[in-house]
Amino acid sequence: MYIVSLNTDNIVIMSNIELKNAGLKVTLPRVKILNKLESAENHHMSAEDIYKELINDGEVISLATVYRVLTQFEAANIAIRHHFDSDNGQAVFELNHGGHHDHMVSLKTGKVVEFYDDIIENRQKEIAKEHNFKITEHSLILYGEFSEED
Amino acid sequence: MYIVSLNTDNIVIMSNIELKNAGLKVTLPRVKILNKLESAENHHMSAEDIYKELINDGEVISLATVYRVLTQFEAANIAIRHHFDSDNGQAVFELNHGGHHDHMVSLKTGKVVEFYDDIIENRQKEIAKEHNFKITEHSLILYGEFSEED
DNA sequence: CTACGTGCAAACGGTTTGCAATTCC
DNA sequence: GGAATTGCAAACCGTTTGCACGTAG
Repeated sequence: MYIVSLNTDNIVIMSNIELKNAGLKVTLPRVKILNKLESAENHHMSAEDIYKELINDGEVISLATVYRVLTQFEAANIAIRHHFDSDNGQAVFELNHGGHHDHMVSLKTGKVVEFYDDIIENRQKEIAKEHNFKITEHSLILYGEFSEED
Repeated sequence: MYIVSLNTDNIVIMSNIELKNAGLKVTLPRVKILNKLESAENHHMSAEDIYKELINDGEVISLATVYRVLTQFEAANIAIRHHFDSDNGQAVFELNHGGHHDHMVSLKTGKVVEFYDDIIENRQKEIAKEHNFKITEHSLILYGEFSEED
């Protein structure tokens, strides 16, 4: 599934096949960003999150590149962009693992939990039909807090 | 319900009691903006929508004031701010008539239809409970198009 | 070798804000 | 009259982009 190699700087490079399938050259910045998204603890990071972590790791990269790469990932269906009201207007990105899901977002910690519910999905379709509405996409976000949080 | 008067410029001034209840002085700009929101055909307008219509009506107002007033309305629960992905990043505002509802947004025309569904609301609560999550608010938006549209 | 990708800094677009002038009560 | 409000222009902040340089294949 992954092509793993080690460059002279001891940076682990995992070039996902999806990168090539998307017609994107396997460049260091793209690989670094993909790695960050793959290893993100709650699976959702803003461009700045990724940029700061990479800089912190000692990597050399520019914020503009992070934005450009994320936009390319989105266009290639490798990543999904969300606009959670709780993040200061910043978009957050997650890897697209295929299955649709909705989100629960903690207003306290920013923690994100994904969920999927057939009953809700079906009701959405029924309601749309009642209004002669064809759904292209939809966004359901629950904002609040988890009881185990600080 | 409304206090209606007529100023020398023949502008109908409806100062909603909510304005006073919110501790907001009943000023001309606030009344004009409230009127626009009340008369909006699809109940959802961006700050710029409101500004342009007022200028078109021959009113004198600044965009900064529209933004400030809308933010005050939001804080006073007179209006609700939404971020529909379809609007070019612009926030849209609607009057808060009390009852919660979700939205169907046309990607073609920007038309907005409101709906409310008990089944969905209940499932959201159940799912939240399963995750020990306390919902503060939530946002459900269906994007697509209405069949009767151009 | 050459098309594609990146870094930098400047531009962009929606929104906010400091300040002086104005308005409401 | 005095506090609250407005207009203007500049600041802000996340994101995008033009251009010269760098790099993958």
